[in-house]
Amino acid sequence: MKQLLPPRYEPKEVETKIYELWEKSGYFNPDNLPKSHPPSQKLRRDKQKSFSIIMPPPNANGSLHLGHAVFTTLQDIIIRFRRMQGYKTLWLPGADHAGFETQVVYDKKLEKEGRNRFQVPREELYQEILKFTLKNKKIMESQLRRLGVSCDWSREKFTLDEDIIKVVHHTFEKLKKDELLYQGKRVVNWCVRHQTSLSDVETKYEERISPLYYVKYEVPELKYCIIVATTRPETIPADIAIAVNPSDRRYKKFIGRSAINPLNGEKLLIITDDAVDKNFGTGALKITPDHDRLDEEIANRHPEIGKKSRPVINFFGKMEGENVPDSLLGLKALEARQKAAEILKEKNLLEKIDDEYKNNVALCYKCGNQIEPLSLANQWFIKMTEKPASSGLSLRDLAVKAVKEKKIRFIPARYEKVFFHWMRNLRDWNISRQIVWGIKIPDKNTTDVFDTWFSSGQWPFATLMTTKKGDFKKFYPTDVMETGHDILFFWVARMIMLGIYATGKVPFHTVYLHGLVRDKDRQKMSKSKGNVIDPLGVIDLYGADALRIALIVGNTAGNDIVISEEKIRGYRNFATKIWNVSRFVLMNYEPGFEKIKPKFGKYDRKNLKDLEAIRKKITKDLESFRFHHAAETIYHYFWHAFADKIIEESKPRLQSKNRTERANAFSLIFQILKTSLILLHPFMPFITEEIWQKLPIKKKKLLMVEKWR
RNA sequence: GGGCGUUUAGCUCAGUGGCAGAGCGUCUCGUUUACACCGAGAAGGCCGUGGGUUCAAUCCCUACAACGCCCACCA
Repeated sequence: MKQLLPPRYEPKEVETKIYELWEKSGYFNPDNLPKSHPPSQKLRRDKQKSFSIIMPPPNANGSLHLGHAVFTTLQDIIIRFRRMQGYKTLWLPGADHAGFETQVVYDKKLEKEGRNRFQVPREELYQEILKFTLKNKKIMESQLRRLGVSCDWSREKFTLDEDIIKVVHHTFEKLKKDELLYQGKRVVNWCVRHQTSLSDVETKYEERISPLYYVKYEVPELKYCIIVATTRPETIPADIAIAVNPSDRRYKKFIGRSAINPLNGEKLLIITDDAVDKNFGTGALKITPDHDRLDEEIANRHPEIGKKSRPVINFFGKMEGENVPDSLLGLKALEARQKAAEILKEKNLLEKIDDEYKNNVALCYKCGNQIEPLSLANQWFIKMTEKPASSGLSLRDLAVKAVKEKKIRFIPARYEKVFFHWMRNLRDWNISRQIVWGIKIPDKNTTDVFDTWFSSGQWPFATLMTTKKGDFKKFYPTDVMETGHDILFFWVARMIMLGIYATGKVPFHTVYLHGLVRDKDRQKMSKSKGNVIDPLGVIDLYGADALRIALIVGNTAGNDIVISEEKIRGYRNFATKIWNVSRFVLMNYEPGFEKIKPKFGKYDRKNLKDLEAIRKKITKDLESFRFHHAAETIYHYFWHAFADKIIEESKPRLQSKNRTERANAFSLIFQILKTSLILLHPFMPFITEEIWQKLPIKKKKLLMVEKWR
C-alpha cells in the first residue's frame, strides 16, 4: 500500500511550513500574482480587477484574543476566495498604537510596578510606551501569521508611521481651513481617574439613584423664593443664573428679577429658555455653565447674564474656587453634595429631598468612574453638522448621503438604521486628549494628543496613500470593511465621514459587521471570569484550520459568536476526516492513471454535476457574505456526501481487476477531492494546501492561487 | 424616553410560504481499502403566546411576553 500521506495530520509541523511557503511565494502581494492566474470568465467582464480590504489594525497593547481570530478568519476567507477567483487582491495589515486604550493598559502596568504616570516625565513615558507597543506589535504579527492570514506584509502600516502622521496632520489643517475645526472653552467629558477628556462615545450610562434636592433661592424683590430641583447642590456656588421656560405661567413675575445664591449670596438673574422642561422638578433650572453642557448652551444664548466663568470643581473632582464656601473647599464632589445639603438645611433653604429619583449618570467607559463635566480651554472640536466654509456638505451629511445612495451598504442591513439614528444625534467631536500616548496635536500651545479615533478614522486612505505609488488609485475605495459592531460609532462612522471628506470618495463599499465572541453559556469572555479561550493555545492543540472553521460555522453577521472548545474539537475531527479521505484517494492512485482519459458513466456524471451545484452554491454564498452557509455546505458535502457515500461506493470499483475501471473510479474521486480542496481552502487553508502539495498533478502551483473555477 | 435584536431538539445555533435541520450530548450496534479524532442506526420538537393573511405559516402581518443590546443634554 502506498503511503503518500502520513497516517496522521500534525498541524503544528505543517502550519509553520506552509505559511513560510506562502510567504516566500510572494503571492500575498497583489503585484506578484502569477501571470498564469487568469481571471475567471465572469471577472473578465468585470471592470474592477482589484480587490482590497484594509485590516482593522489590532491594538498593539496585548496578545491576540478570539475576537482577533474571528475577524482575521472572516477577512482571510474573503481575500483567499477573491484571490482564487483571479482578482488582484490586497489585504493590507497594520497595527494600532491605540492611544487611550494603550495608555490605560500601560497605566495599570505602572501601577503594578508601584509607579504612576503623572510622576514620569512626559517624553520618558512616551518612549517607554513606544517600546512596549513595538514589542507587542511584533508578537502580534507572529500570532497573526499562525492564524494563516494571507495579508501583504510588505505593505504593513503602523498608526504612528511618520507618513501616516503627515496625512493626519494634513486632514487637521484641511478641517481648519474649512472652518470645521475650532478650539475653544467648552464643557467636556472629564475622567477624574484618567485625567483626560473623552468624546461622547467614550462614555457609558448607568441608571443610579440620584437624590433630587429642592433648593430655595430667595428673590428679595418679591419677598418670595424660587425653588430649583437639582441633583448636584455642590455646584450651586458655580451658578450664574436661573432659567425657566418662557411659557411657564407660574414664573411670569420672576423673570428679569434676581435670586440669591443660597451658598454664596451672589445675585442670579432669572431668565427664560425653551430648553427648560416645565414638567421636570419645579420647572426652574439653575444655570451652571462650568459643569453642565446644557447649562453652558443656555448661557451662551443669553449674553445678558454676562460671561462669568466660575468653576468650583477641579481636575481631581474636588471643590476649588474663589466662590466656594470654606466648608466645602477641598471636598470631593460627592462629599460636598452631602455637605452642601446640610448647609442648606441649616439655613432652612432646603425644601425637600426626593430620595427615589433615578437618572442616568455618565461614566468613563474604561474605568466606570463618574464623568465630571468640566469646562476646559483650548480643546479642539470638529463640527459634525455644519457646512464647511468653502462649500459642500457637513461631515454628517456627507456620510448620510453616501449610505442613502447605497454607495456604502451594511451587512446586516439593519445597522443602516442604527447608523442613521446615531448620525441624527451627532454633536461636535472633542478630539483633544490630555494623555501622553498618541499623535501630538500640531499646535504650539498644547501637549494634547489626538483622540486615537481621529487618526484611525483616516486609516483606509492614509494607508493606501503611503504604501506603494499607485496603490491609492488602484485600491481605493476598498471593497469591504469587516469589523465588530461594537465600534460602529467609534470607527466605522468616522471613517465614512473623514474618508469622504478627505478624498471625495467613500472609503469602502461594504461594511460587514460581526458580533462579540461568547462562551458556550453565552457569557462574555473576560479574564476575570476565567472563561477566556486563548486562540494560540487552541491552535497548538487542534490546529488553526479547526479554530477557523469553528469560528465560522453558525456565525451570522451582526450576531454574537458562540464558541467552545468542544466545537473546535469537533472541527478538528473534520480536519482529520479531510486528511484521511485524501489518504484514501491517494492510496488508490496508480502511476499512469493521470494519462488515462476517464470515461465517466451516468453515475459519475451525476456526482460531478452535484459537485458543480455545490461549487455554485458556495460561490454565491461567499459573494453574498454568507460565510457560515458556505462553510456548512462544504463541510456537509465533504463528509456526508463525498466521504460517507461516494468513497464507500467507489471501493468495489477501485478493487476491480480491470485497470480502466479502476482508473475511472479513481478519476472520479480524485476530481471531487481536488475541487473540494479548492472550495475548502479559504476556510481551512493549511491542511488543504498541504494535501494539494502532495497530489499527483503536473505543473502544480500553490493552492492559494489555484483557480476557483 | 426612543430604537433594535433574539425566542426552533437536553445545550449551542442554522433554516425555508409546501414531510422540521446541523454540531455537541444521550442510547444501541459495528473494526470492511482511509478515518474510533470513525461508521450505521435510534430517541428527542405545539418552531415563545394570542390573533390575522393564505389552499397552505416555524417563515408574512399584528398584538403581547420573556431575555438581551444600542442610543439620549430629564437638570
